[in-house]
Amino acid sequence: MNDFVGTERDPSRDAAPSEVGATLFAFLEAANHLRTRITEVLCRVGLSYPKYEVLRQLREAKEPLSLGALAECQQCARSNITQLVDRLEADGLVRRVQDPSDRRAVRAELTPAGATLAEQGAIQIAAVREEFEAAFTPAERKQLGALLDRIRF
Amino acid sequence: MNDFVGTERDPSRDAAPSEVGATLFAFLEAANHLRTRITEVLCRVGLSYPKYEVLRQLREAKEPLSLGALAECQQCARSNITQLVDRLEADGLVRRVQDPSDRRAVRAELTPAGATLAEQGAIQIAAVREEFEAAFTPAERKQLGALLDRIRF
DNA sequence: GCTTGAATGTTCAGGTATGAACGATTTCGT
DNA sequence: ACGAAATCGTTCATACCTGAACATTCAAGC
Repeated sequence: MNDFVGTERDPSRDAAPSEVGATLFAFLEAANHLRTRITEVLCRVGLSYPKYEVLRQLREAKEPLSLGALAECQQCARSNITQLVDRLEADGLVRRVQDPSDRRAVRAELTPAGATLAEQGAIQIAAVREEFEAAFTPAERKQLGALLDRIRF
Repeated sequence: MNDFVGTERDPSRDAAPSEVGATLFAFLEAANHLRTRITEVLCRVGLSYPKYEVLRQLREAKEPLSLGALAECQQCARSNITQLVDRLEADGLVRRVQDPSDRRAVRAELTPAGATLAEQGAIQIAAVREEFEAAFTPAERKQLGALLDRIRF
């Protein structure tokens, strides 16, 4: 038998010395939970969160977007978008098209299959958003919104 | 010039139809911000967040922990811990030791260098925690804590 | 005592992310 | 008009993470 462990959740992390209320780590764990939830529902339509985010971006833009623009919106490195679009292209959800006005630029365009899946993903995500919002009264949601704004320090 | 883009932040995501207050996405963005902040400060002592978390676990346990126990606490796959410990071992921060009572088990043990770095990391993290808490009044922290508890749906 | 089943850590393949280096192109200052 | 600087996407090395498959070891039941 294992005589030292504590295999469950470890309590020490959230117990800041003599303090009441939300901790940094409770916050991060809640976010983890939400991300997991999103991953679960997207999985039902065969998408990962990063892939869905790219499709959503393209769907909402209603026109092909340059990879650089995608990287900016996703707040990630350009090289990440290169690979993500590689995989999306391999899945047949996206096409790379040349930008006629800038020969450096490459744009990503939704294929019909991509557009369909983007929509199905959006439906799944909407369900999670409703779940999330249903957990709070309108007043609480407003409260939470205000608290979230404080976090940029 | 690029005639279609919107290279800044895209506003469409947070604008749920006819709704006030916090959205799912505002929440996730706030969490991203915090994670970035943590990554920044840990970087100053040469640690990543995942590496720090393992060191913290070992530091707090005050004895070698089996890789399985680490995986449970970090809530991650066992194979992840295997690789993380590989890297920590390569960095000289951790040692693999045999468990005398179970020949399957492997335990991770802090080296002196690992213990030192764990402590330096903890100092950095404490600073972020204080930053976070300073952003709220005690009442708000309590409020936030209550709201976070609602998130498990 | 064996056999079966569970648990442990590793390996492998693949997805997601970063930053540095690169070649191709565009832009800008002069 | 031309050279320097900025921008674009890709490639590469690396980190982090997962799930499936695997060999080894342990625990239980008969």
